[in-house]
Order: sequence, then structure tokens, then C-alpha cells
Amino acid sequence: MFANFSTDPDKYNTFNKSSEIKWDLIEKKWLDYWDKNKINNSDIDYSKKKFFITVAYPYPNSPQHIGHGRTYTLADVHARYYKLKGFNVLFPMGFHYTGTPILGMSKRVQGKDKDLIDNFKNIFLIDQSIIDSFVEPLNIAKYFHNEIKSGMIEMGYSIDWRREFTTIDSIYKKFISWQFKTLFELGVIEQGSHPVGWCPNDGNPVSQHDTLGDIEPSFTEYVLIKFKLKNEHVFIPVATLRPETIFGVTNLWINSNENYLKVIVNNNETWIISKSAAKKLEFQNHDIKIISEVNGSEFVESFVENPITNLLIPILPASFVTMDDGSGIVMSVPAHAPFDMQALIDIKKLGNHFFKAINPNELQPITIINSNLDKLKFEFSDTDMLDANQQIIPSSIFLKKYFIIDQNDPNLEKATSELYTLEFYEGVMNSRTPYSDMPISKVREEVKQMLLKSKNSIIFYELTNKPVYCRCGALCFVKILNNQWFLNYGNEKWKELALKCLRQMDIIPSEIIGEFENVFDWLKERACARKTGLGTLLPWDKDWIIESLSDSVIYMVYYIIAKYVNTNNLENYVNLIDESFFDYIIYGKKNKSFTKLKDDGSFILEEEGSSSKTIDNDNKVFDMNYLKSFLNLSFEIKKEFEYYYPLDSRHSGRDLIPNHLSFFIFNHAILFPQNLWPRQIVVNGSVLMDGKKMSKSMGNIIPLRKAIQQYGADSIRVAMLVLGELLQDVDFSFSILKGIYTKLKEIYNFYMSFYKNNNSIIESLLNIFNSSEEKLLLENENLNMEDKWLLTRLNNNISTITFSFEKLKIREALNTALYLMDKDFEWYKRRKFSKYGHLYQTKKDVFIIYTFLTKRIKVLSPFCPFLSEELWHLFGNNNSIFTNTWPSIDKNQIQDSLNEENEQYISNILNDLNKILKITKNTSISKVFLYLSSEEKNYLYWEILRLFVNNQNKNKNFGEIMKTLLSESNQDDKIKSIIKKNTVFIKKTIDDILSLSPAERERRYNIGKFDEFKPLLDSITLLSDELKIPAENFYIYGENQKEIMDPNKKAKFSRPFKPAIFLE
RNA sequence: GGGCCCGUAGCUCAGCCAGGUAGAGUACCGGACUUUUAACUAGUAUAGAAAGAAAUCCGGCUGUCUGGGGUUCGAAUCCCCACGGGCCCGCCA
Repeated sequence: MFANFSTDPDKYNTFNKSSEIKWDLIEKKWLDYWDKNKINNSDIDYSKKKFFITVAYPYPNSPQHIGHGRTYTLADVHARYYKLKGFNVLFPMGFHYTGTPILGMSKRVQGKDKDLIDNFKNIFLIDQSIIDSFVEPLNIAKYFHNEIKSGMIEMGYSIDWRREFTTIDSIYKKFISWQFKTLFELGVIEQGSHPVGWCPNDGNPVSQHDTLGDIEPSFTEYVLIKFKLKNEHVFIPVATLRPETIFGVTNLWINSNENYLKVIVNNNETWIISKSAAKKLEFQNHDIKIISEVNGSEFVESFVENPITNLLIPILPASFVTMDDGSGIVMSVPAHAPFDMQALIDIKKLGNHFFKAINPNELQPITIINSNLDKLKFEFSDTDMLDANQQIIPSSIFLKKYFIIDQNDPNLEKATSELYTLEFYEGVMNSRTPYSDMPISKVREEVKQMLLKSKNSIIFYELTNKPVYCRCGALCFVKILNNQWFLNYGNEKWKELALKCLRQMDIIPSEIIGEFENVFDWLKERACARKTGLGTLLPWDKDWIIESLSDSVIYMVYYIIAKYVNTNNLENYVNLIDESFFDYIIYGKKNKSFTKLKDDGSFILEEEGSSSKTIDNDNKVFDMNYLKSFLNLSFEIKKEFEYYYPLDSRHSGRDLIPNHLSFFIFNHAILFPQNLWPRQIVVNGSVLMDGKKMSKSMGNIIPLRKAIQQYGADSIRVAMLVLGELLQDVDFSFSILKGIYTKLKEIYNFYMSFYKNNNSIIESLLNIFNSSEEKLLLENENLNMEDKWLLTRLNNNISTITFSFEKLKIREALNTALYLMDKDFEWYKRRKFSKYGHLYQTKKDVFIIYTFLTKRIKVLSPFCPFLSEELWHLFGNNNSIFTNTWPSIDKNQIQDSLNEENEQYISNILNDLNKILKITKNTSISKVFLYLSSEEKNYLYWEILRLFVNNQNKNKNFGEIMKTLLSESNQDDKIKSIIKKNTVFIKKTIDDILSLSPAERERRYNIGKFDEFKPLLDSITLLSDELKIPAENFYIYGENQKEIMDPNKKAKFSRPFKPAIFLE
């Protein structure tokens, strides 16, 4: 990968002074350096704590776009932070070849699909010759694999590439076989049937990219209820989504203009169904034999028996019945289905003479569901709307509401769905049914189960978005796949185990844990094998390929093995690798040849005189040395597994919670002992573009590598993370990216100029930290007010950043490191310049700034590794910044609170003065008078502050405070009078304190008596500069000072921290 | 249909869990800046003025916290309802 780069740093010449920074050179230089110095490699090191972190590996069917980068970048920042904290971090990456889309794409390339090829050419910028090679599916995977990997390297991800693998590598497949055999033995893999979208022409399941117009076939479950023809052994099945309405059926509807089929189903029953229903039933695994074709009209006026109520009901003609839905015959529930009601009305219009055996007027709707129709009833009252029991007929209300005229009215759909929703959520069954007062949502399931149990119905699947056509042009159906293999995530014991695992895991952000619990709740059987695609064969049933979400749940183990495949030729022993190998590594079980291994890795010697051949338990003969070296390797791998496992952190997008992440927990929970369960999951939201999810079909993707070329990796890393906190879905923004680009440039330039002006001092400072010289330079009395403040702020910021990192509030950490620290430094500059006219001069000055800059670049380094490494080396360090340590927090450095308060105070005064100047708009001001508040006021201030700090939950309104103050001073009349004299002051002070953050209150409280005079005096030069008033024209008085100049009697308005101000 | 999330400055997002202070970045505006001095004002070191703005710096600006109701002395924050936007539920990964 890096063969083209040299390690000679001069070659890159990134320290030159041209105004544009050569990010590409900087990036190449450090990528090369990290690679040469193996910075990202991780091996067993018992002297360090390990930290094993992974991200979901990519599926290589397209280049990475900015959206993918977020999860990876977060993980990388997390990894780099832990590395700086002194952990031995393992951050590996693999590639997921398992699945079908690559095969589909390859087929489309073979078929010269224009859309796809244009996409490759124009969006992904792939050469025609490469596209041509895509007729071979593996070439697609390999191409994008390389593409994605290059992108990851260019982004500076600290991945240990020695552990790379793909999911179709031979030993990986053995690993997956082991996983499935083990799961099978644990009894959580079962066989059953499963509905899928199906192309009869290809004989394959179809999903979105297999269909014309990229339609995802979706289907619902109907209940097909069988009505027996009176006096005949013939059944008329009808499909319904509302089985509970069986109690309200008055008749069946048949289309008398269409032909139906008489068929024998499953060699057993005779049914009358539409032609399309016959076909659908065949795909749904029913054996259909056609006997004859019959016209629908032949059944008109026949009677059928309701299988539940046993009532005899007639079959009547209706034109709204379509042959493509259900069986082509429907049951009529006029009271609750507007279609049925309208058809009934239409029939009644035909008149009695139309029928021989039936008087349609005798057909009365049967209301079986009560729901709140009050609003509608009020608007449309009419006698027609009552049934025989004087109950309101819901469907008729909706017919009126939509002004329906006949059964072909398009508004009937609307009326139907509205009534459906109303009754489903608010309706209850009435007393005509055995389910009186039960909610529909519950009854529906019960009736369905009852019907299925009594064999009066079957489940019937129907596409909801039909017609769906395969790319080959054939019409698609719902097919029931037989003998489908499932992972039974519904298994109670398994679920319990998974829940236990979840509970002891650290889920970040914690509020997302509820989402996991929900998923665990409804998770049931999950198909785990397919007929097509790349992947591993199901070990006991080689017709099936293990499905992609099932072979990617515990693969983190494999990163440990992959290193030995890539660097120790483990593949040479592939014939020795079977379940016993994984049993040994993961469980420490010794089967087969592993019985020859002792616990310390040495061998149990063969009997004397044995040859160099050995025989394992399967009676296979091996060369002894060959076996020994395999066992040696296995022992090494086992040691490494024990060192790195369990997994410490797993990063993923939140869209994977319902599947991958949940399966990940389930599989770990059952396959690993509790002490090896994963410890943490970190979930992040996705990156949107213009409010929409990035996707190829939307054409709103930004290829990652292109963006790196333009803005550099660091800018993109920062932009991705600063956009929003973890869980938030963020909108990508180029203006922010550009802003960050210039920000990083600014940082770079400042470090450069600082170095150039002070290079000899800086070099002498290289090893100063923790030395006696450092202590000497930081002697309290040597430091100015602003120096102390800067060091305090530095300390506090590092503490904030560290704390944010620990909670993985990455954005907060970044914001502090990138922006807030800069703000502090700006203030420092202003103070310095105003006092001395320069930023640095003495060694001490340089040292303070050097301290700030050095620590800052460290806290920035997880976010911008390239910039940080560059500047780290600029300052003369000749090791990698990532082999260094995270800046420590100096708890008792100096009087932190006081330093902060001082500068805060100065800044507040400056703001106040500016505001007053602005309001008065008086430019002729020449003198500034400041009055500091009296002892009495200060005393009261602390008393009130004490109440706030100590009694967090008490009422803090004015009355309460007064009461408390007075009651606490009940013996002391002097204090009492002070309190009474200063009620206005107290009220204002309460407001002052309320407007402080809790931290600020705490700080002021901890400082105790605050001397306002000191910071004022120290900042006179600053105030003078900023206000453009000579320093000698500032006058500071105590409120009660005798020789006070107070022409406007302002002094009495002074309050602690808020001196009274008068401008002349 | 089920589950989840979001709605705060023009834009992208913090703040909400633990109620009292609305805050960052970006955009925008002004100034510093550069050029010109032909015309205008003072007057010749120049300033105003006019024009230009790549970067940088300084200063400034912006809010019915989606709406309604409730709890509270006090609500962006807690509770309820409504509205608007998004995500996930596949033999996709």
C-alpha cells in the first residue's frame, strides 16, 4: 500500500511558508510514518490494558460516501483517545462479501443495464475497462473493497490492517460453520416455511433491486375463510383482512361476468376460486388440480354456510369484485364495509323480479361492532341508517359522508380505510358476538386463530403493491419457501440470556436502551439461510447459504485469527482446521489433535519410538512437525483471544439496532460465557443530505475520497463530528466544512509563526514537563493574573474534554478543543497585548503558550490526527503524538476558581462599560468612575449565596429569602437592621444570583471574599485600550470611602461583582 | 400499520434527563485593510470621500425556544394534546 512513499521527511517539505497548506503531502507523510513505525498495530502487551473496538465492516458494492464516514470516524476518534490514555488499542477492519446485491449488480452489468453503468461512470467515475470486468461478481467486490480501504486509510483511521479479511476467506467460512453447528447443537436453529417475493421465471426470490422500477415487494397476510356450498362438498373461499367480521356476513359477492375455476386442493377439497388465486395458492404450497371452468353467474343465488355461525347465506353478483384480489369472491359485511353496503343498495335497486329464490330486501346489515360515531351521526341523521335492531349502521354513515353513488365510486376506498381505522382502534364487539365489549384489535387475532385451528381457513399472502414485475419481465408472486432455516430469536431462554447481556452492557447513549428492549420483545424467528448469494454453506444442509446478517454477529473473534492467516500462513493448515480448532480457541476445549496440547502450550509427548507421523482422532495421518507447528500457532491464537476478548466497544449506526446489533447481542449471549460478553455498544445517527438520507438512488451522495482530496481528511473528520451529538441525525453542510477547513489552517499557521519566532526556546523546552524547571517557571509569584488564568482554563478545558470523552459526548469534546480553547486564547492575547504590547518575549511567556499549544494539540489529535502529528513534530518531538500520553489534569495547580473569577470579572466590567457607552452614544467621554460595593453588601451577598448553594431544593423567591435571613439573625439587631435597610439590594442580588449557573454560584461561594480591586487594577490597560480612554482617567472608589468623587450619586447602586459605573 | 427520533438565531446544531442564565459554529452587516485622488470638503505628512475586497483580526446583528393546555412563585426544560419533519421494520447490508 505504501510502497511508493519514502520516509524521508524532507521530501514532503510541508513546513514551507506558502499560504496554502499542502494537506495531501502532510497526509501522505504521516500515513507513511505511521505505517513504517507500526503505530496502528496492536499485539499482546501484558503491561498495558487492552481496548478492543470494532465497527461494522462494510459491504463492498459501492464506494464510501460521507455518510459512511461518520460511524467509522467516531470509532477512530474513540480508538485514538484510548490509545492516548495508554491503552493497547485494537481497531481492526474486515470486508463483508456475503450477500446477494453484488451478484445482482453483476447480472445487470452482464445485461448492459444502462442506469447502473451510467452510475458507475458518472457518479463513481469508474473506467470502462473496470466496469467490463464486473461481469464477474468477485471483481465488483474486490474493486470496491480496495476503493473503500483506500478511503479509510486516507481518512487516517488507525486500523491494524494486518487483521483484514473477507467473509469468503476459507478459514472465515470454517469459523461460520463452527458458529452454526454450535448454534444448531444449542437448539436455536429450526426449520419452517417462510413467505418471499418470487419470480416464477427465474425461480428465485426477488427484492428491490431485482424488480422493474426498484419496487420492494411487500405483502400482507389474509385469512382465507371457506364457506361450504349448501348440499355440496364444494367450498367457496373468501379472503379477508377482517376475520372478526365473520359474525356480520350477510352474503357472498361473486363477479357474474367472470369465469372461475373448480379445483381440487391438496387432493382433498373442492374449491371455487379465480384463476389468479389458483396460481397464487400453488406458490403458497398448495397442490391445485383444475377440474373445470365455471362462470360466476352459475353460483348466483346458491347458498353457503357460514362456518362459524352456521347460518345459510346467499351468493349475489357484484361488479366491484376483482379477480386479482384474494379468491375472486368476497364475503359481504354491509354494516362495516362501505363497498358491501353500496353493493347491497345497488342490488336492492334492481328490484325483486331480478332474482328467483331471493328477496334482496330481506338482506339486512348486521352490526357487530360499536364505535364512537357521535360526531358523524350528528351530521348525517337518517332513518336508513338503522339496522333491524335499531342500531346505527356505520358503513352507511361513511357512504353519505363521501356522497357515494354506486359501487364503482373511487371514494369507496377512502371510506373503507377510514372506517377500518376507526373500528380497529376504537371499536369493540357488540353483544351479538361471543366477544362482547372486547376491542377489535384483540378479537381479530383470536378469531383468526380459532378459524385456523378449526381448519375453516388458511393463511393467504397477497402482494400489497402489485403488480410487481421482475427485471426479466415476469409477474411476481408470493412464494412460501419450504424447509427454510430459522434462528429462533423468539426462544424464551435465549431471549432471557440476551436481555441479561444487554442489561450488563454499557449502551451509549443510554436512552437508546429502550429501543433495544422493544426489539428484543418482538424479535422472533429470523430466516438465516438463502438459496443464492456469496457466503458460507449451511454445514448440515448444503443447499443453503448462510445469510449475511447471520454470519456477521460474532466475527470480532476472527480479527484475532485473521492476523495469523495474514502473517503466519495459517492457511497452510486449513486441512487441520475444523470445529475442534475454534472449540479450543474460544472455549479452551481440547478435542482431536488438541488433546496433545498441555495448558502451557507444550506437548504431551508421544510414546517412545513413535515415528514422525501422527494420527488424529479421525484416523488421518499427519506429519508430526506439521501438526506441532499448527498446535503452536493455535496456542498463540488462543492466548491472543484471551488477551483481547471480550470486545470493549462496538460502534454502529442506529439503523442497525433492530437487526445487526440485536443479533450481535443474542449470539454473543448464547455462544460465549458471561465473562466474554461484549461490554459496550455506541450508536450514532445517520448523515442526511438536504434532510434526506444519503443514497445512490437519490443521487445525493458525496464520495468520501473526492471530499478528502478537496478539503483534507482532518477537516472532514471534524465536520462529521461537529455537526451533531451522537444520536442526532445530522444534515451535512459544506459551509461548515469550509469553515472548519479555514479554522484548521488558522491553527496551523499560528503554530508555525509561533515556532518560527521562538524556535530556539521551544527546542530547549522539549523535555521540560514534570521537570524542576517547569515548576520554577510556574511558580505562582512569577505568573501574572492572565497567565494564571490561561493555565487554569487550560486545565479546566482538558478536564471538560476528558469528561466528555468518557461519556462519549464527542461533539462536546470537539467543540471545547476546537472553539472554546481558542476563545480563551483570544482573551489571553488581548490581555497580554494591552498590558505589554506583545504576546511573548521572555522564556516564561513562551513556555506558557508552549504549554497551552502542546496540550491543545494533544486533545485535538483524536479528531485531526494529521494536523496534530505535523505540529507535534514541528515542535521538535521525534516520536508519534499517539505514542504519547493524554494531558493530565492538574487538580491543585493554583487557585483555579479565583483566577477564573478575576478574568470573568474583568470581562463583565468591559461588557458593561461597552454597553453603557453604546446606549449613551456619547463619544466625548473622558473619565470613568467605578464604585465598589460596601462591606455590608458583601456580607449580605454571601449570606444569600450561601442559601442558594446549600439549599438546592428550597424555594428561592424574595419572601422566603428575607424570612430566612431574618430568622437566622434573630439575636443580632445590628444585622437585622442591615437586612431591613437593604431590601431593594437583596431583591436585586437574588436576581443576580439566579442569573448565574450553578457552577458559577459554587465558584463564587468557594472563593469566599472576592477582592474586586485587584482584577480592576490589573486590567486598566485593557479597559483603557478598548474604550479608548486614557488609563489615568479611570477612578476606582469604595462605596463608603471618605474622599469619594461621586458627582451623580451613583455609588449607592453598587453591588458585589457589579460595581456602579459613572461616565463623564 | 408498529416502533423510535426530531422541531431552539437565516442555516447546522448544543442546552432539556437533575426547572431559575438561550448558546456555539456558520451566514450576514460594519470597521480595520487595499487602491484612487479626476470631481467635492478641509489642505498637502494627510484626512474625509469614492471604488474594491482573497485571507486575517475586531465589533455588531438576529429568537412568539412549532402551537395549545397543565404542574410550579418560576417552564426551552416536567406532564398532556395537536401540528410538522425524519428514520427503522426486506432472501438489502
